[in-house]
Amino acid sequence: MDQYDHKKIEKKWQKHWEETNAFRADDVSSKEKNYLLIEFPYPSGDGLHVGHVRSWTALDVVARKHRAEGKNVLYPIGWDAFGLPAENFALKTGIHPKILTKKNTDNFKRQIKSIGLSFDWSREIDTTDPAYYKWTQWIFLQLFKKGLAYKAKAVINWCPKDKVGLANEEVVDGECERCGTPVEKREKEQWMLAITKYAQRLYDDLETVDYIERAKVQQRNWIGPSEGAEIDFAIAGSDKKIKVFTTRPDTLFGATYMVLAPEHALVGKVVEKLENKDEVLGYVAAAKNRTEIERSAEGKEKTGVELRGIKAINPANKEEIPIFVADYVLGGYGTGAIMAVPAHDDRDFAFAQKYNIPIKHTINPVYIRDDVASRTDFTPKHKIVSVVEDGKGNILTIQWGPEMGGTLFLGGTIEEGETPGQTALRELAEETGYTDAEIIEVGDEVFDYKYFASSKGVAYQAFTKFVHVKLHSLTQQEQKLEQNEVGKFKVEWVSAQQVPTKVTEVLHVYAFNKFILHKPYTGSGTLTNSGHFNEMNSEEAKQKITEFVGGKWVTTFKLRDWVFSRQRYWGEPIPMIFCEVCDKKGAGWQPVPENQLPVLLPDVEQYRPGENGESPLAGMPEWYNTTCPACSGPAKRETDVMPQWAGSSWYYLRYCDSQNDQVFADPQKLKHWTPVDWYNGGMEHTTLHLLYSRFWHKFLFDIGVVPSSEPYKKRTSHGLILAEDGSKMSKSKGNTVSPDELVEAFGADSLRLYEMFIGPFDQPTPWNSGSVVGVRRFLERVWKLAQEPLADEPASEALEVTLHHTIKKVGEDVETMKFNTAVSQLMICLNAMEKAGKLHASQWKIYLGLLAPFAPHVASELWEKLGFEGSISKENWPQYDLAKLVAKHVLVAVQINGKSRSTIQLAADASEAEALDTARKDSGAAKWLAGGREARAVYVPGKIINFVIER
RNA sequence: GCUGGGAUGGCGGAAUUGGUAUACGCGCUAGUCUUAGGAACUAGUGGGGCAACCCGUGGGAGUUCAAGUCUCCCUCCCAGCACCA
Repeated sequence: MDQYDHKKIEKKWQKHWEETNAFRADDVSSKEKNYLLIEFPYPSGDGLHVGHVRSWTALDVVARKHRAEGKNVLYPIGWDAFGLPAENFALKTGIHPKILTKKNTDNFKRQIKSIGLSFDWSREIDTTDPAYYKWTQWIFLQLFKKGLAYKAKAVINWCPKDKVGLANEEVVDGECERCGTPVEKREKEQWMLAITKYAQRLYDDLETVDYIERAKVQQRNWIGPSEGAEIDFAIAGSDKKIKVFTTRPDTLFGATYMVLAPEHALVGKVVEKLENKDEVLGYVAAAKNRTEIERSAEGKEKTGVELRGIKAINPANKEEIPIFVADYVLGGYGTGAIMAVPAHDDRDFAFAQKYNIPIKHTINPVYIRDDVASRTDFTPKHKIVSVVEDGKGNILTIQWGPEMGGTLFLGGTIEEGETPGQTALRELAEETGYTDAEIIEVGDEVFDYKYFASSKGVAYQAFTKFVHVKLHSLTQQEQKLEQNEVGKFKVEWVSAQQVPTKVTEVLHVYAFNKFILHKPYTGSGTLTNSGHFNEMNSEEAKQKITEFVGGKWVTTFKLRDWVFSRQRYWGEPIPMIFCEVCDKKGAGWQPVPENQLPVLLPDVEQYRPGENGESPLAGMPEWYNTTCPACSGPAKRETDVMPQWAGSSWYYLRYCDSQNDQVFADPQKLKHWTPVDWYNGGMEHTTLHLLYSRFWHKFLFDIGVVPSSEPYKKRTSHGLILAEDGSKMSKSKGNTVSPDELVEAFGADSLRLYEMFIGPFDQPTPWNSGSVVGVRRFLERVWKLAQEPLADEPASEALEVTLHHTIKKVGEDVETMKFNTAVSQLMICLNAMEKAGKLHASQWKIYLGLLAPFAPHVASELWEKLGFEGSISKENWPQYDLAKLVAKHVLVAVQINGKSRSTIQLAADASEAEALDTARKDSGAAKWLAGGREARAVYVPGKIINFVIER
């Protein structure tokens, strides 16, 4: 008998596939096209990672299945080869990144081929190849021509170690994503791409694509639209205005100050007039120098400085209000300025308290309890809720029974002629006997609380005031309780920490938040202190007040424009030329004419960026000195290069026509292949690569060079493979697993099968080296069984059912990426085949067809050994026969009172009467049925019988 | 804090969407072949109990003939975002 020799057969079939161009996609074909895409790798020196294998094998299984189903599959591969590691290596060793890249891609290629991935190598691309980046540069020029690429002095995130400007997306927790150094702020002239112009479409069109929900949520979050009003605040005695963005124009009457971000342009314009010029300039400078880390290390403590000498005018009530500069307002969001409403915003409240700014209440809370939602017949009443403190951190509570609302603070009805404070003191004395008390505060607000008093059968609208009381001593008189109150409650002092666990009623929670936690009310409600808008609800007032002050309803986004310059070497040169002569005419930046593309990246001697952060190219006058395309005078090339995200923003388009030197891809081929049908990749690329490439694609669609408005129809994501202890795999921890060793020891098929079996595809799973053995054993058993002589007769009914069920299950599982259960089903099926004895050729044909996408080498070898016609990888996906899915006999569980007691064998089409009858006679069940009365019997055909027995 | 996703044997994980919980694999136990070994083979393997049986899907209530699955409350874990006005 032949031994299963994975090395021999894997080498044989890999050679065969290469020689026959087995996986080449056809640009012209009558077959249904199917474009499957994985994220092309950065060819790092570490080589292939088991994470790559998981993602790529998954789509390889899909690709192989789809080919077997007769589709024209495009499954390409290439290299995202620009980037920092190769450049840092060059810095250390002086070896050109090109050389390192070649070495690494060769290694990757060898590894990829060794695991039998069915890529179409004829379309291989490399972002660092001038024939490729020519078109990256071309796309940049189109962006420039449409005004979407512009140079601007921008405050950028600067990594002092890598000496490179970073996009917002590359800053993680205030640190450089790559090296972990705290990021600084720097002002620099940068090329920017106006992705914000596409924010709305990038947001809205997520509706039209089939992305894993997590990815959609993350992108929505990142784009971050927010609806609100833009409102102008005039500066008193000046024609200057400050535009603010607010989502709460309904609280405009409560705006008692304004805040500008330190970066706000107005600060510089008015600073000379200020009484405290030096203080303001000092604050602004300090804010700029602070790193993100320092800012968050300072906690949420807010700082700021008033601009003394100028005032703004609240456009709603014409009151003069102070203007502050404070870094809790962000320069890059909204208009960089806010109106501050301390009564109804947490941050403004904290700031106003610190700087003694008036707090003006303008929203009365409203709450309608569910039990009166549909009623209109309310009896008005005036109440108070009072929080009584003993000055030692304890709060007075009244413990009622659950029907009275459980644990509450003191409350009561305001009687004729009483102030809320008097009511509070009276109720305190009556219910608890305490008399030595003082009113600290009576809240301005009136809480409109609608509820149903079941004891009285009345729906009340309780206008509730809030009183804060301090008890000086426990001096007590006798309680004066009403008849119905006697013995119904207990007075208890509760520590402030414990209150939230006991007091849950809306009004009382509100009182606690207000007086003890000092939280402002930030919800909606009814307007007050707001002129003729009083009594209007928040939603209506938002529109009406915006109109009243001449504001505009707008949507703002968190998304910022994309900082596109890198002061580095190993990237695509930005194809722009600066001419000082033309600059005087307002057109200093000139695009390199398209017929001069690509602008080649020259070889340099020195890879280190300059101390001021300029690109190494800035040290090469022989390269950057050139002539102006507009006036032919002397001019200089841009020496910054593009970020790594450039080449990957459109690579899937190049695969359609990777050799074309006339256009970036032939429109006919683009039409044939795009959009990508299925794109699998990591979650870490959701807000970077995925969003950027959607942006570029939409732009290319707008200028008419691609036929669809979205690049990817479907996006899925694989879970990370963790180390055996559940921690992250990393080279530095030395807990990585090498695909090479696994291929050597167990074979590519075992590696592929194991990674598909390891766990649910979209979830992180720890690696388990022991489990690889399991799938290897499985393949050994397949191999061994295939050496047995074949049967002449078609096999037993039971096995046919299992086989056809397996066809159905594996097919469905592959499409829904439940690879783990697909493999499991293949194992179950093999178990059944081993038990069945001799197998018929047709059964092997089915089984190998199903196994082939997962373990293509073994399946191909056995297919050939068994003498089957044609290629297993082409058009041999088995079809299941619905008739064969239905077994003639089924096993039905018998339950007594919901507990499984026995199983019985029934004909699949057994009637209810037959089934129940059989069950009653079953020895296992009979014992439980005896001595009781059968109250009910439930029969679910093919599944279960349940007898309800009363005793 | 907000948003999204989770919690099932010793481990990775199944469960036809309300119908025999723990499929499949690992590990473990016993045995077989073997000088030996296991990446070999066979059988067993949720917990408790001598047994009949009982208990079991993070915790607590509920709906149902029947709940891992549905409803409500709670606890914990993971991921993303976070001074976003």
